[in-house]
Amino acid sequence: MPELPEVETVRAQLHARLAGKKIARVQIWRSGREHPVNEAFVQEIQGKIIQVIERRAKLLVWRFLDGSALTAHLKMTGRFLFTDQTYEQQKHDRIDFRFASGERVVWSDIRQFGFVRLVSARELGDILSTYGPEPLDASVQSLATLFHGSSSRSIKAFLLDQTKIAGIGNIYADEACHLAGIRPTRTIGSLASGERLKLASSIQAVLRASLVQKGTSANDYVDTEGERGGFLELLRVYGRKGEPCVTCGAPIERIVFAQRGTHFCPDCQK
DNA sequence: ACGTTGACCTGTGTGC
DNA sequence: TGCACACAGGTCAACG
Repeated sequence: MPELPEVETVRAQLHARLAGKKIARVQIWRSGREHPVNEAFVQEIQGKIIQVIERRAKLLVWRFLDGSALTAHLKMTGRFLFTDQTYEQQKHDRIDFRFASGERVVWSDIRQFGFVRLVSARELGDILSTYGPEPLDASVQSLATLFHGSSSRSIKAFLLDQTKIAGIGNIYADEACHLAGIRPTRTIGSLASGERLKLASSIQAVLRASLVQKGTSANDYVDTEGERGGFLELLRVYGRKGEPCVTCGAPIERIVFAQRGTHFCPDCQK
């Protein structure tokens, strides 16, 4: 769902239109996992000016001029949507952000797993420090060193662990493993040095290719304009159970592994 | 300390 | 047609 390419797409769109803008009026339509709750959130955020909108792992960060920040996690179905002044609340809409310059953004979340939270500069630092390295900011060589060691943990579980490597979710974990020709069910400790490099470069290649397409819309994901990502048709294994492998033609398998639907080619992923 | 599992949610698709 | 149920999945608290 929203993983690094999707969250980065949303970040870029939000930043382009909201950097330097002042939040004039906020209305909570349906109270959810915002913090602080209800009116305190509204009172605290109104008047703040956005300096920059950043992304760390799958977390969006609206940095304000006063040093505080709004952190937002889309989880599976969270959305920020730009709307016009005539827009009326839809079923899953939660918060209405209106800017002094006229922009309007609605926070919506079908499954209600996502959150928006106001944090101090210090709290933000603590949150951001828990994440592992950004895969697109690191070299292939330094990324590969993350997989060094004798861990008995599966590659799939490791890639999903945000404290080890940031921004990868279920789709890109499977995609990267397929591109690397490595089974996600193997252990980290079983990787040879060449395989570590291949996995690292495959992670970068898959994320970059998806970014170009503005992400994958497997189910609910859309960007801030309501547009779907274009990477779905370019997926190699995710959601392609039974279809021929793009590399060798063998039918793609789907199993449940590490609590997740896990897709791989039984022939060319060793 | 590290790794794994259940809970949190609602809409959609499937089988009876 | 209607109902029950599995499934989608990112993260954190709780557990081993």
